[in-house]
Amino acid sequence: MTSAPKLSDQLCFAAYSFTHALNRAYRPLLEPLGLTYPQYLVMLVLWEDDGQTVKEIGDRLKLDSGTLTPLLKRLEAGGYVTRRRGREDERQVIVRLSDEGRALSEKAAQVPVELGCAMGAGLGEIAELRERLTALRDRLGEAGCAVGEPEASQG
Amino acid sequence: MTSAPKLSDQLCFAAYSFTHALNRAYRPLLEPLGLTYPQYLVMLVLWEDDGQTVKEIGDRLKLDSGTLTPLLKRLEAGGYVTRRRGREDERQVIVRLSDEGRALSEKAAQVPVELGCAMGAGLGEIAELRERLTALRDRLGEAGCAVGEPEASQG
DNA sequence: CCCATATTAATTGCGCGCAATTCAATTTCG
DNA sequence: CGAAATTGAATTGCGCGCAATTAATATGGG
Repeated sequence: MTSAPKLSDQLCFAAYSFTHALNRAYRPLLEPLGLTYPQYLVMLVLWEDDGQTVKEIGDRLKLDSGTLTPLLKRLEAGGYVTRRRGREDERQVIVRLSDEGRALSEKAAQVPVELGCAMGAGLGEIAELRERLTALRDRLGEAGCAVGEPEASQG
Repeated sequence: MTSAPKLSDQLCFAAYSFTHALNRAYRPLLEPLGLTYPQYLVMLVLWEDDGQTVKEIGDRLKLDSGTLTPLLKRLEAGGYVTRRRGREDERQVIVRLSDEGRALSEKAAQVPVELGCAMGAGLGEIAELRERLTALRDRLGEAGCAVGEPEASQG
C-alpha cells in the first residue's frame, strides 16, 4: 500500500492553502493602510469594542500574548493604538485606539467588499462555509476521540 | 456607522482560526514522528512521488524556496530526505526519501484517521468543504475584480 | 559562438504563531 | 494577616511564509 492521501488530510491542506491565498489577497489591500492581516484583525476587534485588554483580544482572536505583545507594540509604533496598564488591575494592559486608529476604519471599509468580490462567492455560500469552519474549529479544540473506529478518513 | 464586521471578513477569520486549530490538532500527532505540519505535507508529497525538485514540491504545496529550502534542510538533518543537485540540470535540487523517510509513512498512516475523527465530520461534509475551499483559493489567486458593485459583503 | 534572458535555489529580513519560562500583581485560603 | 496559588503580560527560542535579492545554470537569438 502506497499510503494514498487521505481525505481528511486533503481538507486540512485545502484549509491551509486557502488561508495562505487569503493572506496574499489581503496583502495588497492592507498594505496601503500599513497593516498586516493579523494587525487588521486586532483593529477589527478594537473598532467593535475599544479599550480591551490583551487577554480579551487574545480570547477573541485565539492568540496569546507571545503573538500579541510584539504585534501591539508595532501598532503602537504606527500610531494606531495606545497601551497602558490598568489602574484597577495593574497586571492588565488596556489597548485603546488613537484618533488615527479610529479614523482608519473609514479607509478600511472597502477591504471586505473587495475581498468578498475577489472570492466571487455568494452571500449564502460564504455564510455556510463560515459556520462549518467555525464548528469544525471548535470541535477540534475539544478532547478529540479515543481512536476507536477508523472513521471519516480514506482518500 | 460603527463599521460592523463584514461577512467576508468573518469567513476569512473562520478560515484563519480553523487553520490554527488544525495546526494545534496535528502537533501532538506529528510530534512523535519528529515532524511539523508543513514538514508532514512535504513528506506526503514525497510519499506520493519520490524524487521531486524543490520547484515541483513548491508548486504542489504553493510554497517558495524561501520556505522550502530551510524546511528541507531540517528534514535532511532529521535523516528523512536527501538533497542533491540534478545531473541534467544543475540548477535543480532533487529531494529523495531516505529509507527512514520511506518507513515513516507507516507510522504516519494513523495521523489522518485520528484527525478526521477529531473533526467528527462525515465523509460527505469533508469532501464538500475541501472542494469549496480549493475553488475559492484558486479564484483568489486570479485577477480579482474591478470593485464595481459592492457584492458578497455585509455582516 | 556569444550575449541577453529565463529559470532554479539559496539567502536575508521581517512578522507572525506558539510553547515554555519569567515576573509582577492579585486572589485565595489557612 | 501572610503564604501559596492563580492570573496577565512580557520574553525567549524556533519554525514557518513570503518579498526581495543574489548566484549559478540553462536557453534562445543574432
